[in-house]
Amino acid sequence: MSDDRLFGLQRHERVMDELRREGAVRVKDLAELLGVSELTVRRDIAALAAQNLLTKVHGGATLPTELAPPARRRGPAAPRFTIGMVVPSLDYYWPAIVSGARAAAAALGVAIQLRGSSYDWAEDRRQISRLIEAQQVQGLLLAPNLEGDAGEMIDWISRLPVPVILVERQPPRWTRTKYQVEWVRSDHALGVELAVRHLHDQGHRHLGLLLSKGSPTSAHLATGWDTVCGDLGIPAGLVFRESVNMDRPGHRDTIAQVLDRCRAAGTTALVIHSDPDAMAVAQYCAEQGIRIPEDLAIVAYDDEIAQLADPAMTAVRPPKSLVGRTSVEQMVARLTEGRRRPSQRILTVPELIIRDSSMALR
Amino acid sequence: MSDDRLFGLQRHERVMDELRREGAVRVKDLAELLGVSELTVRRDIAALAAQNLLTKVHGGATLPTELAPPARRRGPAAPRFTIGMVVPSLDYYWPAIVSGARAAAAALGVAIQLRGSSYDWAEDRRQISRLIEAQQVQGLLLAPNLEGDAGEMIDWISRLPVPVILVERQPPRWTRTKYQVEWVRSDHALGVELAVRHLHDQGHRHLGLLLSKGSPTSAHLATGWDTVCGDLGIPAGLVFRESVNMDRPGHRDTIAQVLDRCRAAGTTALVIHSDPDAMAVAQYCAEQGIRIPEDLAIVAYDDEIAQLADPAMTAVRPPKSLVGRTSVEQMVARLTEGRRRPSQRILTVPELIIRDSSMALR
DNA sequence: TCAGAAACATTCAGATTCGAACAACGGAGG
DNA sequence: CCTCCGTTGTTCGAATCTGAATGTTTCTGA
Repeated sequence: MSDDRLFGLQRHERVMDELRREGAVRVKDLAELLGVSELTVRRDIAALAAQNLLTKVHGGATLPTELAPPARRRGPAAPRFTIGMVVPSLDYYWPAIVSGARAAAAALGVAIQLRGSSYDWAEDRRQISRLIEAQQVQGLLLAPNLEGDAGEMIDWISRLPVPVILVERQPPRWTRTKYQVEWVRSDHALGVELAVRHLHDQGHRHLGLLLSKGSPTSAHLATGWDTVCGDLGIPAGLVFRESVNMDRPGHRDTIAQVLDRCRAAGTTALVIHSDPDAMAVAQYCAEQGIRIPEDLAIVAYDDEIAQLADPAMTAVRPPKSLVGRTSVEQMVARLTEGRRRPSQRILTVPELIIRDSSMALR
Repeated sequence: MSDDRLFGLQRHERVMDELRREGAVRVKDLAELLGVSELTVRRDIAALAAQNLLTKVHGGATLPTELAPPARRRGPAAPRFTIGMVVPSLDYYWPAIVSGARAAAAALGVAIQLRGSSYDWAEDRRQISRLIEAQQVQGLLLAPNLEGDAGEMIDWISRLPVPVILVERQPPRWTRTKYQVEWVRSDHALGVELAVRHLHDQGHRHLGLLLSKGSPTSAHLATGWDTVCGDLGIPAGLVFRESVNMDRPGHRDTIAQVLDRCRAAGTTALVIHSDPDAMAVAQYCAEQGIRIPEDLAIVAYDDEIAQLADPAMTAVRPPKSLVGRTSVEQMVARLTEGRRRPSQRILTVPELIIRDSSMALR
């Protein structure tokens, strides 16, 4: 390595780490620890103090405290709004959305209260209720589970005392409420269409679709599948609804069955919902000597880890960051303009990232 | 290998790989590692940072972190765009959209070049071509006639050298072009649904729909009609496609025929596309002694002049101003962020303005 | 209360990095 | 085959980061 110095931002993180661990840090110690001059450490501390992440004291810094003398803040005024955000997962798919939302929030000067939930409606309600009861949020970005009695859940949501925007969810077309629910979501049907048309361009005529069982997006994927297969005049019958994620017991058997049926149907290409499932299939294929893409072309859906596969997998990438950002922008518009503003529903178009797993047939 | 350079996308992935492995990357190292210039690496990093996949720091990049100071607003680099706008009419429906667009343009500091056209595709092309040739506009808001060969028109439009957003128009779901066409439109299908459900709430069970022949929105209205009648379990068969505008010769005869068929079918309520047509029907009813709303309830569609009728007419009001405004905002985002921004499609929800012509039955 | 030591703020300079403008190249599509 | 468009590279002035020097403030203990 040409240089083992750290970037300013990394130093900031180390400072915060040290601070959280020790409760207080000294400039001199940090300078030695980080291998920079004391002046630099002071500058770091000043920058962090400006963000209220710590409190500057003579000789070092401590965790933020209200007791400290009111640092004269010259930054922009306090956040205009606080927006609650409840997402069903904090480790797959959603981090990109959250990060887009945070970026937009920072740009617009609003705060976000993030809550992780699960893909379970009871947990969703509990998290939402807590946010409401704390009386801290003026608006909510939600991605609730709408399986089961969607109407009832939507009714409950639309009776909440603050405006709500659904993220990556679409409620029934019409709701009893006076103000139609707003939503922002990726156009997954179009995403599948992009994938299928790409495979069709590559010469594939017998395709299969493997849907992640129980995922809220499955319905959209299936819709897009039927539409595009109809338009292209190719058989649309080979649709599986199985989770073949590696952490499922017996996932290898399931994959074997799927591949058997593909072989029987002369299928040469698969669209697989969720990268990890596609990974699992690819891995099984490698073990069985099924070559990708020669024997079976694969397009993954989500593009979370598709580039890590070998061969790198072609994938449909929903515009997650833009979805998060747009959600926040819509919410700010709603909060600023009030009920007068008519509702909007926004679809964002996914992108097809072409890699190696869908190479043209010879 | 004749060329070991990678495509931009592959480079992005290598950057992310390296980043995940090391936690931070240095521009200089990456440039050497990837065999490209530092500037290229910087551009890659900027692109990835725009997707919030990493945080840009002086000298390189780190994994995304919240500690980063909010990206400082680029100076008053006033992006003075000029946006061309071609609308099919300057005296009905469109003035409200244009005025919303103008308001947004003023707020965003951009200029609008407005051109009136007609509901005719040849005239549309002529106006668009002129705007392009003048080299004055950086983007176009269009509402072309898409009847007839829509695909051909869309192809032509998407080959224009500037970004295009369709206003109150929806092209076929998928287009051959690399970048899917963007649009902003009112959800007229939902508008009809609001009207029908309102009439249903008032006790009406036999409804009719009178569509303005040749209007581009008719298709959406018919779709919404079929859907909602199906959901409510009421007959959806009584749909007329006739223009009964007062300036049509013989419009009275047409109205008489429509009303005859309504009487025969036991219809007690009509949804009429376009206010002027609804006015004409209401006037004819007044002359014939058909009482509104006792004998026939009417909901007009468009809400341009519905409040002037006697009795004042209930009407569906598409959110015209917001459509215009959103179009401009989307265009400015597109021009500011370039092609990297994924396409969006926006539906805005109409509002039902309840007046006297749809009063409850006794 | 005062002196000395430590910590801090400010200024300046050097090195590095950044980004805009323009040129060159190569692929995609007509 | 050609043109157009997007990508990449080069140059150069501007911006940023870092640390040394220097003067000022704060802390500590007698």
